[in-house]
Amino acid sequence: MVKSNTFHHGDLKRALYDVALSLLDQHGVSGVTIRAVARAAGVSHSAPVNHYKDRRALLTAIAQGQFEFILNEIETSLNKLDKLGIAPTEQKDRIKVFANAIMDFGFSYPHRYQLLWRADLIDHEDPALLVVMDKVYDKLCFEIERGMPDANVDKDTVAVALWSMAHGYVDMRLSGMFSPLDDTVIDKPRRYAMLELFLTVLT
Amino acid sequence: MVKSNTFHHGDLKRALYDVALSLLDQHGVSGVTIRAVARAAGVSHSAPVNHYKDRRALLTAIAQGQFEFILNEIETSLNKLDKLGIAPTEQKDRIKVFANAIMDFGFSYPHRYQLLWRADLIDHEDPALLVVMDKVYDKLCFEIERGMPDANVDKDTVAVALWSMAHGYVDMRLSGMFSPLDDTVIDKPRRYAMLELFLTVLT
DNA sequence: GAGTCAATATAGACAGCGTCAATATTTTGA
DNA sequence: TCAAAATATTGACGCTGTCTATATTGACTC
Repeated sequence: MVKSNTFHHGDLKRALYDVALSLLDQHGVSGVTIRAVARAAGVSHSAPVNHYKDRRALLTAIAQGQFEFILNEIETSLNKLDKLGIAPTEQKDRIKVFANAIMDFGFSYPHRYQLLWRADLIDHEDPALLVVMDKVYDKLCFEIERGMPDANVDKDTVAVALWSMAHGYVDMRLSGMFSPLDDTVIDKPRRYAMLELFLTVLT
Repeated sequence: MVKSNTFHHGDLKRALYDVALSLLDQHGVSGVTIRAVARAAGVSHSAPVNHYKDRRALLTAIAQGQFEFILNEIETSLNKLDKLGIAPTEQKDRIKVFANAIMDFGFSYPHRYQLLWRADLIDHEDPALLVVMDKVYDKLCFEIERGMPDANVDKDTVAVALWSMAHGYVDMRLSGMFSPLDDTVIDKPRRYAMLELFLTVLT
């Protein structure tokens, strides 16, 4: 279906998405301009409007795609634990999966991660985006519920607190806080210690 | 020293700062353009360059000012606790001061708060900015050290974890996550519960 | 006081941006 | 076959940050 040297591109919508993602990784979100994306895709600066009504729509689509990726990573990790036949006492590991998925993604794709929370650039009311974000949140609540069925703590509080800590840590480190970003020597043990610290509340 | 109707403004640097802060509160950081600030200050679009070398410098100065405000809030709250002659067992309250200062500021001045972490817009290497950020961090570490002198946990880990949680919660809520932003009915108890949850590790 | 120099402000230009309107081309389907 | 819909182009608008050249003012020296 993909054509070249024709007036019609063939699958421009997909091409725009891919090119935008590449520009995002290379130059950050400020490099993802409608015109730059169009240039890189080899079309005129007004061509994208037929597929994404404006810059916001394009960036929202990308954010949605990234959340789907994260959700998929989480499910993959949980499935691995399933196959290992994890003991109930190790339910903590299932909860760690969420924090680690967020942090791994954030440090692997810093510009993509930062885009996810830019309310001025993406539409957090977008139904498709809401669906996938809710899926992640609900999954986290489910695992917390399973991990502390009779603890005297509000499960939502634990979910919000854990996600907040994971997000906050990534976000602040990506802004240069705490230690240089390439300092994985510090990051790995600290992540481990932070999660252990947090999960002591689940005893 | 302030003059009007003259070629020289008198205290344009201060005026630019104030106007920029006002525009920031009203329209978010995208409303703080060099030209809009100049317009609102009643000078030409090129006048600001004499006082802030570019947009980044102006926004960095604002970020520094806000961190100084937050630091001041923290010190004020701690002093209040001092005068109450707080018991050692209530050292937790001194630690809560930091998280509450961050959250209070974030929800009171959402646009200012979001600016603080925009590495693409402000210069996190700026010496004056680094100084005030370090002051907050060091103060937090000091209080944690005081609160758990012989606990078997790394103090930096606790500091990073707490700040991460506070920042992450504000940042995500400002992006529309968890609940509508004006829902203080949910926020207050949740903040309280989150902090209590977190501080159980300090027993 | 006169003269000089730095500080400060202005005006104009440039390229880049998002978006809109008018137009052109291609595909689709009746 | 032919009209309508989808897709792409060109050009324009006002906005942006920043640069250069120019003008005005204030402060300091003689």
